Amino acid sequence: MDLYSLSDRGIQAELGARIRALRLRKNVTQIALAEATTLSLNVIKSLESGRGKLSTLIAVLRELGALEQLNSFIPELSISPLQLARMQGRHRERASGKRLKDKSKDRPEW
Amino acid sequence: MDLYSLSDRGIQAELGARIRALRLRKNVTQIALAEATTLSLNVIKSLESGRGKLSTLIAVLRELGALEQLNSFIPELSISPLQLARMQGRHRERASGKRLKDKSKDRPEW
DNA sequence: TATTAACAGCCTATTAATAGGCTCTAGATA
DNA sequence: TATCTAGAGCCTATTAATAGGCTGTTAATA
Repeated sequence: MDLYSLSDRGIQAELGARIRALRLRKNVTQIALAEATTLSLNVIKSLESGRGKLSTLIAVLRELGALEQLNSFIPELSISPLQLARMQGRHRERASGKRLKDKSKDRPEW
Repeated sequence: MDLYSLSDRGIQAELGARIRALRLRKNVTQIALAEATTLSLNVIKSLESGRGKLSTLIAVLRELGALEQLNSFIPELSISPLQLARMQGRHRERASGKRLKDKSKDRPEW
């Protein structure tokens, strides 16, 4: 499936549906999942409809034994040789902005 | 890295750091990302510190061109043969609960 | 097929995320 | 190394998520 063809709302719905499928595959009730995660039943319902906080997602994935998937989600990045060259091996802590011209070196207009 | 060895808070921090790394690899500023996603600067900051909503994560991943990774995140599940047998091919819409004994079939106490 | 528990959907109160603003620090650059 | 801007950190107001509770519907089971 190409996620880029979905709206953000559509992606959220898809995520919720997959988490629900994960839960049902293990034959776990929403109530049992709520108790195991110490979250409320409403939060489990919300998550399965695609809403909620990151912390909720993580707690539920842990309980369902699906945390490994986070690794492929946002992988630790390997730096490409091209970028290594650009950055001279240093890693960037800030993005570089467009710097305004240094006006102190301008010739006065008059 | 084994995410199960991390606390939920730790995982959130790791996620935020990876998103930040993704952004910096593209040399995009937080302000530019905020504008592109029509989210506030504070929300971008929060996300990179591991907090926020699922909708925020999705919007940012889309902007950074990292949405494909969601597919490996929560994969569409393939049903195992064992489960197919148990479910007789039907897919479960609810988890099965422990059903209390049907008292109508009990012998009266007196 | 009758039963019953899983779940959706709704409500109210509380807590956390978000928007928008400001100041201060320090990383990247000229 | 001096400059400039990316980003942290803090503030206030608004909006969304969460906790807890209740009712009605129906999938799964006996």
